Amino acid sequence: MSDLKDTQPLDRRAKILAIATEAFVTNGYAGTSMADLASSVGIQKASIYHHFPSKQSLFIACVTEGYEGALQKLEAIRADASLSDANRIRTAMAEIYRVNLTTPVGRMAPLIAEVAPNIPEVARAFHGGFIARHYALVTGMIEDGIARGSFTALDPIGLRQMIFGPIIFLAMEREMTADFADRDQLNPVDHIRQSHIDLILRLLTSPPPSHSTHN
Amino acid sequence: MSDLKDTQPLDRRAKILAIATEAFVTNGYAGTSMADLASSVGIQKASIYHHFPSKQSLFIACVTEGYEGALQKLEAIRADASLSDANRIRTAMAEIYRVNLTTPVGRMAPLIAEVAPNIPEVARAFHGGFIARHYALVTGMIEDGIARGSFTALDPIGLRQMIFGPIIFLAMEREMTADFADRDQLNPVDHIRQSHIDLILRLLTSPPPSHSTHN
DNA sequence: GTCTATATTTCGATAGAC
DNA sequence: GTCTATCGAAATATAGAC
Repeated sequence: MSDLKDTQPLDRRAKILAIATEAFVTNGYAGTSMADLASSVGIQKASIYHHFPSKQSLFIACVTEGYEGALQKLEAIRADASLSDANRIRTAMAEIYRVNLTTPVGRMAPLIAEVAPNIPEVARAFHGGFIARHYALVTGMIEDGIARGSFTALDPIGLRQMIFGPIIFLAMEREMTADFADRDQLNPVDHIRQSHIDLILRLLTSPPPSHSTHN
Repeated sequence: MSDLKDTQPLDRRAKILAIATEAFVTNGYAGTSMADLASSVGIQKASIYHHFPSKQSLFIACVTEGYEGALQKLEAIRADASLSDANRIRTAMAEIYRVNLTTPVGRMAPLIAEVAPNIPEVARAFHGGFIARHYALVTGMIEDGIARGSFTALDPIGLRQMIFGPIIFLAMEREMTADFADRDQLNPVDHIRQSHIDLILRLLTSPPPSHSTHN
């Protein structure tokens, strides 16, 4: 058996990752020091370097392991044949809201933008492994609905931007106003989510453009 | 007259501000060093401290002076009685796209979020002086159109988020993919802007909810 | 695997000559 | 108003004991 001091090394690594991810998305990459991280974890600075060879490698691990599994529910929603096309969009949007407002991965976009000039590979990984796959899933749901006649044929790229943009922006605004006393009045999260989903569904099920009636 | 060495001090200050703003929005607050700034400006580090007493004061000047005047065109659009309600929204959205994609102020939101825990007053100033006033202008245009019968009565808060969210998110994505070879294919700016504006107008002029016909 | 101690660099900021 | 030179603090990272 292992020594007494060898207390769950996997948990230790996971704890470092979790605390580092939260610190990175809150204070930025350059704004997060290894000393602060060590203090938050409750260990010494040098101990972090036993689990991760450098600050940059720790950061890359936070990002790439951070979005692992974030797409699983969305993929299940996409494949769920029991949902109507409209309810599939509603359920998917609610899931995107949940991930982006309750997990750090939703606040990673500005973080990636900050480090992109110095660590270009992490920008590529995040875009290909997280953003692009989200786009493909949602665009696929929309195009399926259009093909089945459930939705009006509207531009999927514009729709995609109108689905993700307000959510990411809301997560950023929440971060920006984190210490405002009137934070919830400035950005009523539940109200915005419901209204946003309703308006997207309204768009998708609105009558086709009038000039197409002569086809 | 002034000395030869006294070469346009106002231009020097403005040059520091412009270069610092670009550096801050690109690399973040903590990721921008005074030495890098001085090198970019072409002066010595100590010379910056003649114009700004500290890095923090320089940053605050970048933010507060950065959004000065960004609202003037939008206010003129709001007051332009020669525009139809629909064209006012179209013109206003095009202006918001222009400001957010071609000036640094559009990339300030993530930057403010980064420094908000340490410099809360700048978050307040940015929200009150830039974001809230943008919201008020656009929401006013929408409510005017609803009152005149040009637009369907839809939730202005949800609409506001669907107007600004995709634009700010697009600016962030452009930053994140700045060195991607396929950047313009991933985010076709002109296409997204046109599609986004069209879809917002489509929402605003769509027929009212069917269940309201029995009123 | 975690610690103490330290090497080395870079940071923001200042002093003082010109 | 800009410069050279430098300070003290804080950064990343390493060495080596246990």
